[in-house]
Amino acid sequence: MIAADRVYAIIKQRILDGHYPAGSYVREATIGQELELSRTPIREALRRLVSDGWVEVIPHHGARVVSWTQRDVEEVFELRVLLEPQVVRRAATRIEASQLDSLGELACHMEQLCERGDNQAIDEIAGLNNRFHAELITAADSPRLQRLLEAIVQVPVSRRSFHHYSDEELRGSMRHHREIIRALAAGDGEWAASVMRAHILAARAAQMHPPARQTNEPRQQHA
Amino acid sequence: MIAADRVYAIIKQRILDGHYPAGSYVREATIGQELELSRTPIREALRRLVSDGWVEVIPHHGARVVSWTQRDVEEVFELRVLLEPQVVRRAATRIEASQLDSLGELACHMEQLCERGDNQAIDEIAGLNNRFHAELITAADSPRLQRLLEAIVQVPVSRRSFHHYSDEELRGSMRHHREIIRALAAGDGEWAASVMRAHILAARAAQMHPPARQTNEPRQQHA
DNA sequence: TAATCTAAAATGGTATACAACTCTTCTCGT
DNA sequence: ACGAGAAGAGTTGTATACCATTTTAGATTA
Repeated sequence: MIAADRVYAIIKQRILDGHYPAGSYVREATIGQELELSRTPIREALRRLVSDGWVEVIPHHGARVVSWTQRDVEEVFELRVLLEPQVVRRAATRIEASQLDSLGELACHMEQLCERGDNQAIDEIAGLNNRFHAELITAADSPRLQRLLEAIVQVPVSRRSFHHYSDEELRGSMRHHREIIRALAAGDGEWAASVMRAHILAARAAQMHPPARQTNEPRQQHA
Repeated sequence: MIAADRVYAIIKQRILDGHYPAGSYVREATIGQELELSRTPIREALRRLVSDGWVEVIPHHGARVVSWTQRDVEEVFELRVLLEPQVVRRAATRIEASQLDSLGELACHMEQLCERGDNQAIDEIAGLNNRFHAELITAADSPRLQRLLEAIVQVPVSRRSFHHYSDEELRGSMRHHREIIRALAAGDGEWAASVMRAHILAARAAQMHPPARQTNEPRQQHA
């Protein structure tokens, strides 16, 4: 792996773990000294981070880590509600049996973790959920659709997403996965798209919970 | 504006006007000499063009202008059918009177050109049509939606688009503009979205005409 | 003729030096 | 005291150089 790739990954990681807070500047010279590299590969990494939406460049002033407002989050959900159903709409007529099997295994694995319900399990579910969506995008076989989704679904949104879920919301999400698989197996794109739309809207509702909560205890379970 | 930005714009323009045909190579040294710049800003511009999908890099051989297949065109229309209606859906509740006036003037201007019907008029309509859509995107006030559309609606598709239209198709397109304006004035996002959807689907149908025709004579007018 | 070797050409990646720009701060004049 | 303007530090933007890698075409040779 070339230096610019490592720099890209390192900066991205530091943005995610809070080492570079939103609004702070990522200085080319500083990182260059830390990693014992010249500014050239750092610049290239930063440009890629810009085009991926992680940082923004103020000419002659520097690369600033983007700040996410509530409006940004809403904008992303609004677009996911359009694009993710299209993913399964396409996938329904293109997906192969082996891919359906993979999805089934992922869903199964997530359900098991869901039963455990501890914080680490929630984190693992998040990872598997990403793989679930990635598998769907592969099946959709539309490079542009994939690119658009990658451009907007950034981890600042999805990172802690499942920690916002109540138990009931989490179980509902698992049921969505199963129903999407059934719809795809039936080759019914509109069915799959409808479930996916509900899936995203449910995620938005969970995300919009008043102040972000770090517990997985429902606030009004069995209300 | 910094040099790399200019280079980016210049290369893009040359791809659009056919100076760099699809499949041809954009040489770093050549452009550098033309613009009296070093390879550094040219390289940066090319990287951006790659990530924006305008050119593709063949390792150690160069940056090649991408060729559009029929499949690419279909993929883009499929996404426009999703995204462009969303533009007017949002715009309906946000657009201001002055913007509606601008749209009205653009529509009026396009209709006049439509009556002329010669080739140059068709070209001018294409430019005005782009401004029409740009105005809508501005009114929609969603930077991400704008970015996604800019990422996929590349002019290789829309450049000669109206040359594919029959007279009737062209007039239908003008009527769509008017109806979109009416829907926006009424604040009815779903109405506007529906018309826009029809507008894009009509454009796709025109684009898909068997072999691309360079005349604006309808093939089966008043059939 | 055909296979192989060779050299030229182009990009890929990085480093370094210098130019240009921005923002801050300090001075100077009113 | 206060605002305009200039000097300075800090940061990014660009030029240039270097070598490695790869491709291509031409030359060579059996």
